[in-house]
Amino acid sequence: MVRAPCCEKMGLKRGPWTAEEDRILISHIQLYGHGNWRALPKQAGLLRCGKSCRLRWINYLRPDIKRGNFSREEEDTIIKLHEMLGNRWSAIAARLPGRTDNEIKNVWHTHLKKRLEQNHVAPEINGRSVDVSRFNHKVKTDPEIVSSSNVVAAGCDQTKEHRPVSPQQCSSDVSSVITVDTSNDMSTKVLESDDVLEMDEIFWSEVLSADNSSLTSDYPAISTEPLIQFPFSPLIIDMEQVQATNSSMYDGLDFWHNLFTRAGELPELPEI
DNA sequence: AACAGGATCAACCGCCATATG
DNA sequence: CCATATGGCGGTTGATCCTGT
Repeated sequence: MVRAPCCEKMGLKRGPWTAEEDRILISHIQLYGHGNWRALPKQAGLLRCGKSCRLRWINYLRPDIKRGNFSREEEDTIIKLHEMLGNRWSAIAARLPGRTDNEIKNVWHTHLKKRLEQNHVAPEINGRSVDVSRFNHKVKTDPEIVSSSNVVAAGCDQTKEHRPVSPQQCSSDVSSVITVDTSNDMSTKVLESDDVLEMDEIFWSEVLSADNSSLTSDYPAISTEPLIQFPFSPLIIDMEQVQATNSSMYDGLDFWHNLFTRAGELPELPEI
């Protein structure tokens, strides 16, 4: 059985908000806050449902909303973030102060999508377009993973020695195992393939923005390049392809360092 | 000036995750 | 542990505005 829409109750107003309704909502939130959206309209004397009030406040009335057209920089940021995050508008909005998910969604559908189609600006690696949509996985909010201080080793199935492993040591399984340091004693957490498939850029941004000071000399510091420079999730790696390159420059952590920060120099990747 | 079609954007819908009793 | 309430999110709609003919 499907729950009835919250605004279905008789007498509740729908449609565009009037200036008077806005004024009532603003003054009520200024006085009492918005602890309970469901109860708010009744307390404020508004003939609206709580959901409608929340939306109006979040998308239009909040004092920190930035109105007006998007700058070129903001648009470029949205495009880059969308490459990484997909249609996760709230996550994109969180990185654009003063902009709402609704606004970003609208801009994407009305301007940016067309701009990309016209320019055909698909993410490219080594001149080949790469399908990033496959890697826009849901974040798995495993606190142990997210709070990990640094990447110790990234590879496959070589976790017993807790050493970085090179792609050459790995099986051809794209996402078999990644090991991550979870404490100062360098113990590792082994992520099974399901974990890996569910990780995304938030995990990687956490890892890469973490303090690298606890890394030993055996594990060179990982660059803390801004997240925005990641053109795609590291999960795009096709180990079979990587192995096929037979390139010594991708040994151990250097391989992953290069991968994370200089994706444009990746070896062959699957073509769409 | 009138109309059609496209573009824009505020608002709504339905679903899901989490909180609460 | 289960049912229900609530907040939040992404997808979609529809009213309005804009532009070309």
